[in-house]
Amino acid sequence: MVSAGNSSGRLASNRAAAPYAKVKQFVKDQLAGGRWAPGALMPSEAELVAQFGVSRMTANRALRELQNEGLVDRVQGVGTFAAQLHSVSSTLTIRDLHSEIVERGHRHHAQVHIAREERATDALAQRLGISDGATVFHTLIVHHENDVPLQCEDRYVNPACAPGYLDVDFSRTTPTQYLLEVAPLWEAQYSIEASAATAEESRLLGIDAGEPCLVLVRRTVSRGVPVTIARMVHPGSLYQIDGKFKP
Amino acid sequence: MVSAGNSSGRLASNRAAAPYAKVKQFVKDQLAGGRWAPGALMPSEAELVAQFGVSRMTANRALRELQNEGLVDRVQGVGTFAAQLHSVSSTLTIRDLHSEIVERGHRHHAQVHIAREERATDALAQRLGISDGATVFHTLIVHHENDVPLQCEDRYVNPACAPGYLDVDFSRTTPTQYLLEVAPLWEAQYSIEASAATAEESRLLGIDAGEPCLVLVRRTVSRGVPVTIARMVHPGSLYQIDGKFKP
DNA sequence: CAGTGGTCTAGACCACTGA
DNA sequence: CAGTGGTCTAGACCACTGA
Repeated sequence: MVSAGNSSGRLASNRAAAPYAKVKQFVKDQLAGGRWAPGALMPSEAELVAQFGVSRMTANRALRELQNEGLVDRVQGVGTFAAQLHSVSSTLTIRDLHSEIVERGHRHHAQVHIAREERATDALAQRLGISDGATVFHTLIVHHENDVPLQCEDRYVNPACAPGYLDVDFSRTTPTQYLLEVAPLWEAQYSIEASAATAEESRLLGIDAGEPCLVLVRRTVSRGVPVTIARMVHPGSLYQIDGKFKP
Repeated sequence: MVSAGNSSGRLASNRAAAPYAKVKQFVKDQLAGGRWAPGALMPSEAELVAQFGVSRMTANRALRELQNEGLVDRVQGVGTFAAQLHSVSSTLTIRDLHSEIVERGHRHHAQVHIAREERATDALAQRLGISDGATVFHTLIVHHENDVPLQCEDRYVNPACAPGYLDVDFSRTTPTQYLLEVAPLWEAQYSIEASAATAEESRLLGIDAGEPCLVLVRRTVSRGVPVTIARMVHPGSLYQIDGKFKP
């Protein structure tokens, strides 16, 4: 399962909250209570300084963090305003499937159908930033949760980024885990869509052809070099992405 | 279309970058260049102070912001470490469909099929936090992009939060727009799944029954009070959610 | 011009960690 | 114990805005 959420709250500790945190929470509570309509002028740093007896840097940090969280808009020379909240945002985290399954207390099992070198098609070579007809690594793995097929992972890897990719034992390590080690700090583009299972996918996932599937396509780039493109297909009846948004 | 992304870069301005921003960018570049393996010890604040000739507060802000972005882990009494990047995150923004369509330069048109009061079922009453058998507002609207049906929006609204809901002209204002005005600053839970179009959905969307659809279910809460539950069904062939992640 | 936010400094006290 | 990060302060200079 893909989990999402945003980390807003500080750790609850026995120590007294820091002054900047108190100011921030105060403003946040008032905001949540409707004290200021969206777009309304809020207290200036100077007012918070007077009200809480803190230094300006402390008031500034409180408001700056609220700005980073999208709760207020600040304009130099003008003031701080309650944000409009035109949109609902959430941090979406795409995690390693193995960890997800294990965290649920379930068994994960990967079945490797393909793990080999191939010549890249032109389209693929372009998306992976390699030359036409060059070699790519290709794996096709079906992941099971408690022996139920949950994800069919069709992945291409740029050999320059992970030369040892095909030597990995994918019944013990997922491609995601391995690639995160080899190529840390990456960018990713993804898309989420619904589409019908192809004949092959339906066979691998043990569902009927044409059944609705949730498909995640992800392309990752590490230090400017494309690393991998993966297409992850899940039976619509078994997999959903959950998330929440909380200011 | 749902768009996603994260705002990492500062506005490019003609003014010189602030010292904290320089330090931050320097560390970020080194991190991206692989200077420190995940988990490796990074420069302390004191070292950055010496290296850049800035005050500790300035170095602290740079590292603190990198920590908030998930790029480094800091442990009091120990040091600053390159983050493991176990997961790939992205800000997912669920926007108002009308704005999305208009931004693409296309025409939006909404067809209202249902807009009435109903008695809530028990399950619905519970999810909306109202008493059993109480009245709810129900709308069923199909949104078109350039006259192609794109979304079937089945929505229930807590009358206490939006008494004037049924008076809105939904051919001119979307429920999302209206509710954001009436009930600002809210929490939301959502799920994204793939499922087959029901008979009614297929009729409303002009697709075959059983076709894969991308379904978004969203429940929103304003100031602790449940406001609305919406189920938005999109033909899988027309709609996908795109996003990117960039540290 | 007064008021606003953006940022920096030099110093401070503290809690925490590991040798 | 020395080194680390967490935080605060009192003051400063600046850019920007709108009256």
